[in-house]
Amino acid sequence: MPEMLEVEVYRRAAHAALGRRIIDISAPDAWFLKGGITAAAVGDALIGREFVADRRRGKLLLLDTSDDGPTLGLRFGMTGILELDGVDAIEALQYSTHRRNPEWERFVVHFDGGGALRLRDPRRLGGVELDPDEDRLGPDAGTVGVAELRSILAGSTSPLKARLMDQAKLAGLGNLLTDETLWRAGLDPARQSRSLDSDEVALLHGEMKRTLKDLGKRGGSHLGDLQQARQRGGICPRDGAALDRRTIGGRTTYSCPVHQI
DNA sequence: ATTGTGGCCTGCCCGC
DNA sequence: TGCGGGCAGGCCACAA
Repeated sequence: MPEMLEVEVYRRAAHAALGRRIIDISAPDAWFLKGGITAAAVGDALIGREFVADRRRGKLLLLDTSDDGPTLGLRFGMTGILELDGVDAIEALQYSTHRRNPEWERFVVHFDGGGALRLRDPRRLGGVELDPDEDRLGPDAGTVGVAELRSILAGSTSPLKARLMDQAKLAGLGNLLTDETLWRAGLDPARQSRSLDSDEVALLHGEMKRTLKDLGKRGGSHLGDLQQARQRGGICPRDGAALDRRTIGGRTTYSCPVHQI
């Protein structure tokens, strides 16, 4: 599903849409418009302008518009795919499909010259917003410093995994990236966040960065070393132990009882 | 404030 | 072969 790595791919794709004049908007699904906006309001805000910058914070894609226009915020939920000029920005998406049922098209920006930016989302878990409140998100996991990570974890009784996935504290990690990071770091996802000592936070920080770099290079959150074992009856690829399957932070969690402590 | 839980959305897969 | 239940998880509302 789109976690920060996939949204980063979407951002780079959307870069090719900068500087094109927006001539029309299609927003057939009112549910998909968040923050009380209407299709007409989005049209009024965007038509005649152009996108001038592409940004990402966590899993939120941000497109700034010209003439001090609003920022368009795009969320992809679990199954959202971005498509520019008829080409999907990503090749493979775990839990989603590349079929193109017309009714899955939730939001379209039409450009002068015939191109279009389309958001396709079968399960409707994503959304579109104008001027989303970016400060509701914590620092991006790709750029967070080790001291900042330490303060995010300090004092919290939440399970480590839940804290890392709390987008208000740290933006970008979803279920798969978090399981992979903690598996690599050898840390039990159920441990209280505040129980990590300074060395463990530094280790976690390093493994998180390495995981983002590796999986970014491989092309997706679902391409981790743990992923193929991330199923019922899965065996730890590192030491052969039967993986634990638990619900932590409300999410299905796989971890190794032997080396994640 | 913090933390946990349930619901929303819908396609897919498994077992009968 | 068709059908129904369970599952996937990002995000939000809500409760304690």
